[in-house]
Amino acid sequence: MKYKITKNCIEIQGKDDFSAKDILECGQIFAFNKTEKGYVVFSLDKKAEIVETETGFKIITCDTKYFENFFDLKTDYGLIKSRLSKFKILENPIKFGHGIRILKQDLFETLISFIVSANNNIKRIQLILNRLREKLGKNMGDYYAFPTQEKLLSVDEQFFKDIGAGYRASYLYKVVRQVNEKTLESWRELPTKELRNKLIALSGVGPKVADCVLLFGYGKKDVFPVDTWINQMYNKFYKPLDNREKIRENLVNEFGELSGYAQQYLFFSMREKAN
DNA sequence: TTCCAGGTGCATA
DNA sequence: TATGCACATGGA
Repeated sequence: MKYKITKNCIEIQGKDDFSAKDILECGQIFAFNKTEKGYVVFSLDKKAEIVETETGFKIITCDTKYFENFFDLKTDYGLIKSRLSKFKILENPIKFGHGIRILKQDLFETLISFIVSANNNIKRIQLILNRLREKLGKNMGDYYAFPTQEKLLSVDEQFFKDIGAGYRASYLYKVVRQVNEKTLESWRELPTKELRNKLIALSGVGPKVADCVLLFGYGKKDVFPVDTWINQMYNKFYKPLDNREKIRENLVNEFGELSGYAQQYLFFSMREKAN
């Protein structure tokens, strides 16, 4: 995919391998808004606007370098999709979500966000995370940054209940005391399995949340997060199983190093078609 | 009113 | 190791 970087803008040429809707609404991120012009996306204390043009997309931001990496622009998704096309089950999902790209998100923000996501719906996840930004994040003018760990350490469990986190409040209270960005960063070079075990040991992190952090934060593609939608998908298209761990194992065995990508196409098409 | 949402923690056997 | 249940909350 070709793109050009100018002062405050990344210009994406072509629409085959980039779509703001597909990227932001495929469930990997909660910090975005749909606007009249397109979308606004937030990561840490940064923001970017995405506008569709006749020939592609424009990403308007003060930090082009950050968002070039965030949107993983150097990766050839045409190649990934052609490698995935040998799987019959992905034929329609890839057509449907052709513009998906897996974001490279901040580790701590991804961890907190997906702990909130557990057994929750996307609307309410966004509601809770927005309140978290508004109450504890730095005021950036027309938006709030994601809170720093220092800020998150300054509040008690009741605070997380008050923003609507429900029973996840205690997970959040604990997890900000268990790890920080530095620790999470130091785990980057670990093999997937070992890293996964470290994540699962954290409060509020089970197999599913760990896989999401591995995929959307660490960029590990040999993981396949199994949630209710993937569970449904599996039992519709494969021999039904009631054990999510087995489902996960089977899917990782089938898609191997491309599991993470396959998961996103399948998740997005399952969820959108149900709506 | 009941069910469900990108599940996890904990007790029990 | 495996199974079953409780857990907040808001929208459909």
